[in-house]
Amino acid sequence: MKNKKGVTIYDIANELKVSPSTVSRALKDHYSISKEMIKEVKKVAQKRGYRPNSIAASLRNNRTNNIGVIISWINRPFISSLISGIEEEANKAGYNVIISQSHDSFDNEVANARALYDSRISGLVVSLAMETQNYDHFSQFIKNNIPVVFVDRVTDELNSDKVVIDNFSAGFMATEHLIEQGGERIALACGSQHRNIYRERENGYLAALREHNIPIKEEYILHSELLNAEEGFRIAEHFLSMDNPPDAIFSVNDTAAVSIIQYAKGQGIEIPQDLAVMGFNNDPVSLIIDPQLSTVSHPAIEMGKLAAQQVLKQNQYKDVVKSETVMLRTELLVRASTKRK
Amino acid sequence: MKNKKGVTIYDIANELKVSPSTVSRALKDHYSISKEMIKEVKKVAQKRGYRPNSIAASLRNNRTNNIGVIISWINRPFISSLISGIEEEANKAGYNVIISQSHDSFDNEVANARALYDSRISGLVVSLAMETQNYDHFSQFIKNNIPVVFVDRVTDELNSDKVVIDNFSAGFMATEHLIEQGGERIALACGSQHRNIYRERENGYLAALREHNIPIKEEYILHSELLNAEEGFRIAEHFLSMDNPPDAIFSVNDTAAVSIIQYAKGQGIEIPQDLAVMGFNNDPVSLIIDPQLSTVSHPAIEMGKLAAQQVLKQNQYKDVVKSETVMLRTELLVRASTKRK
DNA sequence: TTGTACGCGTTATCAG
DNA sequence: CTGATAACGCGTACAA
Repeated sequence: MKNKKGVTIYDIANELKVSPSTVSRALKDHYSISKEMIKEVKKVAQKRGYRPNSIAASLRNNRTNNIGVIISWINRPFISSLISGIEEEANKAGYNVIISQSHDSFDNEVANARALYDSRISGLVVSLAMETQNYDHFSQFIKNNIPVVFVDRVTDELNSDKVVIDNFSAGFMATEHLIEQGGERIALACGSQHRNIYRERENGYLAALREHNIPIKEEYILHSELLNAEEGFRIAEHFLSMDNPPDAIFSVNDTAAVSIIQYAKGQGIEIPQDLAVMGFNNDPVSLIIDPQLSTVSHPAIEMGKLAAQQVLKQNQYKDVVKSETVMLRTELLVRASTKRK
Repeated sequence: MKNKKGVTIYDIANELKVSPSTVSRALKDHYSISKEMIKEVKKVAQKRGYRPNSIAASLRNNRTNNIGVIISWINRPFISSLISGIEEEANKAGYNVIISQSHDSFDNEVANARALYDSRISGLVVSLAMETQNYDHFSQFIKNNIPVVFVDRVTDELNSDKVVIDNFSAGFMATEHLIEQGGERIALACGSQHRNIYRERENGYLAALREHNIPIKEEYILHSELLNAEEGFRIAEHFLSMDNPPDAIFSVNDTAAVSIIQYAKGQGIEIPQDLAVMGFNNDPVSLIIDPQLSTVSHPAIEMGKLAAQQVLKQNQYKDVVKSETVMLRTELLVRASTKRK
C-alpha cells in the first residue's frame, strides 16, 4: 500500500537526485539529455512502475490523445468495419478512439458533438445522421482548429475533409448491369434524398436509364426512411403487387435487398429469372442469401483508416487549411441474384 | 478571433466581479451559492460560450469521464451490439466510451490495457482475447480501484464483476433439442478449450449426451481456433466425409454453422432431414440462410448495458469490494435447420 | 454566502 | 547537458 497516489516524475527525480524536468525529458528521449541519464531514469521508472499521467500532459498541451467518432449505429456491418479501420490506424499512432452513436437522430448528434468537444478530443470523424440537415454543431471544432473528417455520409455545406465512395458511378454501374442482364422495368429502392449517398446513387440510376433510353417511371422509385428488413419486405410487397411489376430491383442497401429476395421467393418468384435483385454494401448476408446477392463493394475498413489518417495529418500541420476529398473505388460484385444468361 | 484559448471560469469571474470559486460552484449548483448568483453565472457562461474543461477537472479529481472497452473484433455482430449497449448506458450517465480491439491477440490486449490505464479511464469492460491466459495486465486497475468488468469471455482467476450467459445450460439445451429431433450421431464444432464460453458449451453438450445415454465419440468433436466461415467449410467437409457421418451438428457459433449448411447443401445433403444444424448467437445471418438456422439467443445489448452499469455502480461505491456475477437467460430459437417432424 | 490560495502532474521557457 | 519556475483550468479546504 505504498503509492496511493501513483508514481510521478517527482518521485523518480527524488530517487535520482535530479530535477523533474530532467526526468520528464529523459522519458521522452529528449536530445539534450545524456544517454546514461536516460537509461538511469528509465530504469527507475520501470522499477517504480511509473505510468505517465496523460491527463496532466493533456492539460498542459491543451490536447488529448483521443479522437472522437460519431456514427449512426455501431451494430451495422459497414459501420463497425469503418470503426475497426479508424481504431487500428489511430491506435498505431498512439491515439484512443471514443465512439458515440447518433442513432440517426439530429439531437443525439448535436449532444454527442458537444460531449466530445468538452472532452477535448483532438479530432473528429463523422458519418452524418439521417436526420441531420444543419451543421452548426461542427463549427465549434473548426473554429478551434480541431480537424473534422466526414465519412460516407457527408455534406457539402462544410469545408472539411471527406472520405467517400463514388456513389453516382456505383449507382450507374449497378443499374447498367441490370439493364445488361435484360432488365426492362428496373425499380429502385432508395433512401432519403437529403443524404448524399442515396441521392447520388439515385442519380446514377437515373443516368443509366437515360443513357440506355429506358423511360424513367416514378412508380418504380420508392424512398424509404430506414431501409431495414421490415421495410424491405414492404417494398417488395409493393413492387411485386403492381399491375406491371418490375423485373429487376436495385436496392441501395443489402439489408433491404435480402428481404426483397426472401419475400419474392416466398411468392414463388424465381430469382434472377423473374426478378433480378441488386444490393449495395457487400454485407456478410449478401453471401448467405440464396441465391447470393449481387452488390457493390464498400471498402469500410479502408475508409476508416483513411479518415483516421486525415485527422492525424491535419493535426500535424495545423496551419495548412486545405480540405481534401478522398474518393475510393468500388467494385460491382456480380453474383447469382442478377446473373441471367 | 477573441478566445484563442477558450473561455474559462476566470473570464466569467472577471466579468461578474466575483471569484473563480464562486463561478465554479455556481456552475454545479452548489448549495452555498445564492439562486441569483447561480442564474447570473449561468447566463454569462451561456453568453460567452463557456465549455467546461474536463481535462482540468479530471486532473483535479484524478478521474475521467471515460470508460474503456477491450474486445476482440468490433466488426462482429455480437460484439458491436455489446458495444452499442455499453455506449448507450455510459452516455446516459455522461460518460464517453473508448474502444480498443485486441484482435484476439494477447499482446494487443496487454498493450491496450496499458494505453487505457495511462489515459486514466474510470472503468474498464473486457471481453477476453482468445489467446489470453495470463491476467496480470488487469491488476494495475484493480490495485488502483478502477473497476474492471468482464463480459462474455471471462476468467475465474480474477475476483471481479462478470456479465455472462449460462453457457453450460445453453449447450445442454441445444444438444438436447437435437436429440429430441432424432439426432443419434451429434457432432460438436467447438472453439478453444481455455475460453470459458466454449468450454462450458462443450460441457453442456457432453452432459446432454450422457443424460440421454448417447455414447460420446471423440471423433464427433472438433476444436477450431477461429470458427470463421472458412473453418466452417473445413469442419463440414471433415464431418461429412466420415465413414459414419453425424446426422446433426451443433456449432458453437452461427458463422461456422451457416458455412456448414452451405457446404452440406452443395453436397446435396438435405437440411434438416439428413443433417440438422444448430448454431449459437442469433446473428443476422441466421435468419438469412435457407433453411433458417436454429440457434441460441445471445442478449448482446443487454449484456453491454449491464456491464456499463456495473462499472458505474462500482465507481459510486468505491469502498465496497464485492464482486458480482450477473448471468443472463438465453433462449433456444428453433428454426427450420433442425425441425424434423 | 463568497473569496483566497494551493495543488493536481506535466511540460515549455529561460537560465545556467 | 541540467535545473528552477511558471502555467494549463479547475476544485476545495480554509478563512472571512
